[in-house]
Amino acid sequence: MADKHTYFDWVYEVTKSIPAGRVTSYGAIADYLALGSARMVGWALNQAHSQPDVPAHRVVNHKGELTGRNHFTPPSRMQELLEREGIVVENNRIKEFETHLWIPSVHLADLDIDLGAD
DNA sequence: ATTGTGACATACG
DNA sequence: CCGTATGCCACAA
Repeated sequence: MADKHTYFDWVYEVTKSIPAGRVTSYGAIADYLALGSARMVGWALNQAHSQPDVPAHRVVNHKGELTGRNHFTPPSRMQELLEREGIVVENNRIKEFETHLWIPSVHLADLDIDLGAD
């Protein structure tokens, strides 16, 4: 990573760390980074199209709604990917959201993520 | 330096 | 749960 790490990169790293079959919220990522705010995370993911390794479909808002699906191609792609992971989506909302919720600041606490370790 | 923008979160009623 | 209001802050022009 010779490139300068911007806020986007941090969000990408955390998002890529989300296990399959799990989802997280923008606020959870923002809380883990302890930087910016949830809006910054969503804004960063908006540019995640440049990063094919970033499973942005696993990031939803705190209501469990697939708010970013409109940025996928096609929009239904986001729900399709989630269901492929075994997540049930109903009315653009994740069923048992809190059950599938994966909080980096908790589950990733012991992980040796390379945030700045590069 | 200033302004506009945004895939959100929280508080309150 | 719903609607409204306000805070949030990195980045591009």
